[in-house]
Amino acid sequence: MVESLQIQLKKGVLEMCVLALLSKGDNYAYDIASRMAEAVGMGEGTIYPLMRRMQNDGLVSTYLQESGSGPPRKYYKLTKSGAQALKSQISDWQTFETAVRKILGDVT
Amino acid sequence: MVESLQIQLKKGVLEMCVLALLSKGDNYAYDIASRMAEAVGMGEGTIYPLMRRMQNDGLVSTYLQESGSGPPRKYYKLTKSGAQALKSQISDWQTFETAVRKILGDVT
DNA sequence: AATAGTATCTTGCAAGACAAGGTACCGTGT
DNA sequence: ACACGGTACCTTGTCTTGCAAGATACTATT
Repeated sequence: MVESLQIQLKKGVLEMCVLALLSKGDNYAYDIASRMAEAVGMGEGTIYPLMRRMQNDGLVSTYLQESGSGPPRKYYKLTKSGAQALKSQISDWQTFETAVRKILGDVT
Repeated sequence: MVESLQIQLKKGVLEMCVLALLSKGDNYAYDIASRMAEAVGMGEGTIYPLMRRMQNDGLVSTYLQESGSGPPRKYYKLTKSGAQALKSQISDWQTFETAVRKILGDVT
């Protein structure tokens, strides 16, 4: 285990989940937030800064599309770099998960 | 999933791991930090504030013991409240882990 | 005496999750 | 016409917290 917890937890899990969702198809922030809210309780206020960060990091690109219900949606699309990051983060996550399971050990 | 990510990640994993270690026997911060550093890359500067927090929350109690090598060690011992918290946090962790696995889905 | 290891703790910083609020567009009901 | 609720975007301020770096102090070895 080389990386610090920061990478595993702080920069990590949310971004990884969003990348995973996008890997199944382009999507817009509001919908991503809804899914994540249901799954892991993430608030809507969290997603927009996160998406901007990911765009700055070159993990996603965006395009606008009219929706007919409300303002136009800003769709996010995984870049090659994003797909690569996803793979790497999944690997990190699994390593971390294994380490935690080992610490919990027979307490579980 | 009711609780926010805050509980799952921020307040969560490190504290849970420390509680799990203590559930296998009293220990002192320096040794806990060493084990955690090896397992999940946690820095030493993280453990002392964390232990204080946990003591304030009534999850652990402390006692001093001479060591013969260096300053006396401050041992931490799980309280009943701490043991309860551990159980609850493990349950939360497993819920979270499952949710993440579901999001990752067949990407993995 | 000097170094290295053990063990305690503090300080300052940066990242980020979230609540709360703001804007704006659309359709439905009154 | 108007209010409302839903969709969808985004910003601001606060609070937590993980971490690097350093301070302290005791013991044993060189």
